[in-house]
Amino acid sequence: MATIKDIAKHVKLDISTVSRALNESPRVKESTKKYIKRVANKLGYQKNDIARGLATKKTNTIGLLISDISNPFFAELTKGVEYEANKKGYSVILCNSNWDPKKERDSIDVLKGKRVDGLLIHASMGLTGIYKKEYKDDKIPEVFLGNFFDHKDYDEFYYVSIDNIKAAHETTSYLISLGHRRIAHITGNITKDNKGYNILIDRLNGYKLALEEAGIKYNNDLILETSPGISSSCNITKEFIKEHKYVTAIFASCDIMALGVYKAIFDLGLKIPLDISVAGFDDIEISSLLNPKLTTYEQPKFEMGSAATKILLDLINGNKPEKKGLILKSNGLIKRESCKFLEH
Amino acid sequence: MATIKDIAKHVKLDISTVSRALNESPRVKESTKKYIKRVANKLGYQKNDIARGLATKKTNTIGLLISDISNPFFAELTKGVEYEANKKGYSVILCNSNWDPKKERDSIDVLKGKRVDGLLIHASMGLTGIYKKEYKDDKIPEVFLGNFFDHKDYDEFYYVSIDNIKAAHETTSYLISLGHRRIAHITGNITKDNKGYNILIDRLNGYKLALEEAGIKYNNDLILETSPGISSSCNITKEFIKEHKYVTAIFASCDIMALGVYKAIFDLGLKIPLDISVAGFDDIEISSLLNPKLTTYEQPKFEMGSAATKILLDLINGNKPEKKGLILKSNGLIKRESCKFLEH
DNA sequence: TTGTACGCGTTATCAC
DNA sequence: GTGATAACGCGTACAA
Repeated sequence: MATIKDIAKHVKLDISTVSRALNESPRVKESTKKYIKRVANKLGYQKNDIARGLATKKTNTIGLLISDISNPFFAELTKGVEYEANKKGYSVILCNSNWDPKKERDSIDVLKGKRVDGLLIHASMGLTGIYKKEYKDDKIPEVFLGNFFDHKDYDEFYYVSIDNIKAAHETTSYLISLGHRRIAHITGNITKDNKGYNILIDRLNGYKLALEEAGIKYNNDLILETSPGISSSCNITKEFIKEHKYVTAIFASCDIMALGVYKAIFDLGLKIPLDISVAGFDDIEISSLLNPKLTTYEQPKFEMGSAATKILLDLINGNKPEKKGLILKSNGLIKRESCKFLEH
Repeated sequence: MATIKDIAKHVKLDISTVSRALNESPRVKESTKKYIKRVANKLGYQKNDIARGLATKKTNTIGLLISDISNPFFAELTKGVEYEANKKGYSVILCNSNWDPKKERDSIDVLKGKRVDGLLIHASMGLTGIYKKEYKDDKIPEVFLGNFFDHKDYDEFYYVSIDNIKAAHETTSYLISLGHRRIAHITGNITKDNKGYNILIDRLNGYKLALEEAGIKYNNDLILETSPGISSSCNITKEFIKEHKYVTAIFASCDIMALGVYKAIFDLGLKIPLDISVAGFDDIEISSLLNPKLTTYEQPKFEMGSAATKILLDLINGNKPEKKGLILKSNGLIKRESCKFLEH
């Protein structure tokens, strides 16, 4: 593969001139620039970002650490990240932890080893605590996507999120306004695992708040915790419904879990919303294709990705935003068909 | 950030010894190895893959070029790629073309600039023709994911796929066996755009074959072409149904398009499968959650990704598989609820 | 078992 | 406007 040295030999100019020409330096004659480029082309020259990275200490690459690319929420978010990054000439290395704490931690090392210019992190439990101790010193710019360690860290890290408490509050209140009082909430393993699930904790708190306002006593038995996948959500919901027949509504902390709930209810021969109302969170594209269409709280997924990336690139280029946190606007609760008025 | 030079200074040994120790070279005393590693740890040393890459001409990174990460088919495939790559110590840089030919071409350059060790490509129209001319010479290992340029290239490139002709043939035949004769087929822009959609062409040919066997005349009006997204598929299907009321079944070339078809049919106030039967392709996870559950031809998505990656890593390490193409086994047609016997 | 010296392909800082 | 040369951080023959 041709290098600038090869080009230099061909055009009988110095390697440094070639470098400048290829980088559009103004301090090189237009004609020689053209000439050099033509030769470069002819030799099939391709820039070597590795060598350049070593010299400039920049890779024009950012790392994206998420939990599950199969979840359309993350897929959309990833698109937002890629869009914004590519627009500014950056590539993104994707790391999927698959909800595996060890993989999550390892990924950070891999990414740092590759000298990414910045990190975009949707943390799950893997990073809790440990992260802060280990990496606090040699910090590279990083922005968190909603989820990070602990609420205490809200003013220590950059992040992009929506107001999850408000969102869950609104959704739960809607269910209550329909007459529901026995409302279950299905969420991630927020108590079993470490912390690090602050967005889910926020949603749980929003749920609690709505209950409290309505004078409904919070019941811990109505909280289902499992990993955020369709089948795990389905299984736990099935068990749950069998033992808690009196529940009339289920609020899922993400649409993927709502899908599992749907499947569980169908499998048990029950009907949505006739027997049980279901509300979700995220508004992934297929939510409106389900039958019945899922009522869910929208998250600006693509925008979360692009906004976080924008901040990260600012950070990389030395521009610190005034506030650490960016709370995005949501389209709110999308009322569709999966929740109905509770008749007695 | 500490370098091996810093470590060398600390332990009062040569930088080369440090390098060897960190790379588990057998030619360095165990005790000094331990010592060096301890110091490295204390200094917070992190390996610099950029510098290493320059020295070794290896990046332990592969590039993955796909069309749309929002499509669960690609998400699953990506997971397979990541799984296999990570297992062997490779990272993957993801490039999403979003069906944009220009972006697709550009991505290849970016990836090569970053000196990835190999390329995994699900080509769409962007690479057709051009690709072969431009990059034929300085080839880096590459494996195609089902889709590539032209059927003529089948023995020129490495690829992993399923037998798409057989699959589409089987699916269409099933529809025919249910009594359907006016069967539409919705697919990508295979005639409008360039070639480069050989898997879709294969599926179309399987469809034609089945019709032919059944003595049904192929009708070009029943082929809908659009970009493989939910809303585009929905729109074109709506228009189509209005003008072709006599159609009793629609075979979609991927599940995402089947979703669009579902939406179109619902929006028109029709019922699946009562008014129109629908068959898909891929068997993405939500297919079985739809109401009615989608009948679809399964593709081993994760395995396609992992198998292709395995081949690519073999190629990278100098082991050429005997055959260029690997045809994976599928679980075949998953018969669910979206197709029914046609009554007269 | 450890040290020396060079190269990887580029950018950057001087000169001229 | 162009050239010479020293980095960048690491791996690796070749010596010792």
